[in-house]
Amino acid sequence: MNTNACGKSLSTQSAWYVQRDRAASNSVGELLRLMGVAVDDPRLLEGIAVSTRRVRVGGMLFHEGAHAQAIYFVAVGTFKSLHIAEDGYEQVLGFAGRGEVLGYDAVCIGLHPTTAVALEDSTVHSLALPDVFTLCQRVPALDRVLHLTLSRQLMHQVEIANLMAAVSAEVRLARFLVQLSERMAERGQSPRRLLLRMSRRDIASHIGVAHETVSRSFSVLMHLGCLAVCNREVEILDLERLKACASNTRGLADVHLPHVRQMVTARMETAYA
Amino acid sequence: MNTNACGKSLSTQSAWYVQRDRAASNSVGELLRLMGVAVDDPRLLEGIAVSTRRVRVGGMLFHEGAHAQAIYFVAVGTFKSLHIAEDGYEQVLGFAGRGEVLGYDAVCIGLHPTTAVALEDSTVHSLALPDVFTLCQRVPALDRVLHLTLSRQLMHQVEIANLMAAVSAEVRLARFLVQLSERMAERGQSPRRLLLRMSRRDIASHIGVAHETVSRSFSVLMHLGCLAVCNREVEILDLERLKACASNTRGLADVHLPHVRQMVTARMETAYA
DNA sequence: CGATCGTTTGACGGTGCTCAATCACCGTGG
DNA sequence: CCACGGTGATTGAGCACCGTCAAACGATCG
Repeated sequence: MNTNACGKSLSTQSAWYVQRDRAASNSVGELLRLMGVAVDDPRLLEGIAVSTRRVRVGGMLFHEGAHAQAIYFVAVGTFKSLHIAEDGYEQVLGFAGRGEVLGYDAVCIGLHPTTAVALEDSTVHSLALPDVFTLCQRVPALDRVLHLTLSRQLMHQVEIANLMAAVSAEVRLARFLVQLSERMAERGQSPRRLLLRMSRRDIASHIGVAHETVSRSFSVLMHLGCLAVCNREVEILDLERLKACASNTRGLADVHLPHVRQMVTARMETAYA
Repeated sequence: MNTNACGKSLSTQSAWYVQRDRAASNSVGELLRLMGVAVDDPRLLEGIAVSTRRVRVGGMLFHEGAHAQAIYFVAVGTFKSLHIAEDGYEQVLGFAGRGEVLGYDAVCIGLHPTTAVALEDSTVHSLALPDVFTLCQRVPALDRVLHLTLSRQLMHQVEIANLMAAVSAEVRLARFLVQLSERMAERGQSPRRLLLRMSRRDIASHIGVAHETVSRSFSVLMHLGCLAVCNREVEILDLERLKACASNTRGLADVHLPHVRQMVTARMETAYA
């Protein structure tokens, strides 16, 4: 029942200590199983070292500007990837869960352009950079999986732009929730009951609004009948209507706003009655 | 009174001719030269067909949802890549010039998730999808170049987010211009004199504001002394100050806004005097 | 039980989106 | 040659939306 485990994440963290190498036992098999790749001949995996690493909530998997040493496959947990501006503003770029790859954007230049922070206690399998191409050449299936993941990362561009291009805050939040729901569905989990691993502030940064506005937008979508919200538990009550909100380019004025106005106004009136 | 004194400097280019047929000759050599890759043994290139294709201004290189057949290396000209929402809204994701690769985001799923449109008469070298991995395996240098480009595409995520996350429209435009200037510098061209290939509406879509706001923001940056703007010709007069504007997370209120207010107000007053 | 952080809601002021008018530029066709 | 319509760019006026500041509440943890 600890939905909100992120108490004092960074302070209790004794320098994001890592439980290394139980990976003395090589976990390359776990990695392949995680990614749904079968290997006929075990000898193909000789010389390939995959270490398993735990990251506590609030801990950093890697830091912006750091030298890239491996790519990471999320086995358990959730991460946020972010970019820190000169003035310290945290721009959240996206969230990664089980089966997704982190740190690939550092493969080519050797430096991490982004930071990855765990949103809950998480586990990753890390594949050292020099082994990436070796393993991919030996296991074409993994190569294909990697390229699929990479393509998905490139399509995140479209998603990010679509998130932040919407003029209305409610539309942005609705699109974010629809994206989240679809990713849950892809992963075989319920697309209606979402357990948000990230704070309102993280969502706010990701969709480009103030965190208070996120709260307000949640309220509006609730009073529209789209959602039931309880802290970080979100239930999608009316996916149709939520998608209708999400697909509005120019705010949700066209269809729903009169209705919303009535409901919000009514709510405000009752609050003052 | 008039800032638009530059007249018809662009109109002299009106005469141009189409030469489509020369693509019969294989241009794999041109492609490698374009990307700065040297090949020792010409026999490595046997069986690899690279065709050259011209796209007129406004023409589509490929369309969203279309079956992917090749990846494209821009040799001459500029393209915008965009995503079309259900209601027809054009979300501009980015711009690609000489040496950049288009269509790579379709490699994995086989379908183009975006559309590419030429902003001027342009030329690309197209490498058929089945040949991509073949050529990359034979020419590791090209493979490296491709991965570099891919990494750059992934970093566009950060750039897009930074563009659209800024609260102030002027800051967004300033960041866009700084990005453009840096890309010009990378390409060895003058980072101070920019010739914008895209319309105000394209810029507006890319940075997530209304196109009228783009005009207004140009005016503000002009009156700040950062820029000299004449239609699509932009000269960066004070790069320091422009970067200062671009690095403001919370609008440019902190340092410059009082000054701007004065200048804008003064301008408005003189206009009505 | 107090402290701290996350979340929600309110009030106000400013920014930018919408609608609109004007101007400059361009290609067309009288 | 000029008149004409079309497009892109700029500027203005009005108002809705959201960012900021502020306060109150709830949750978690020491």
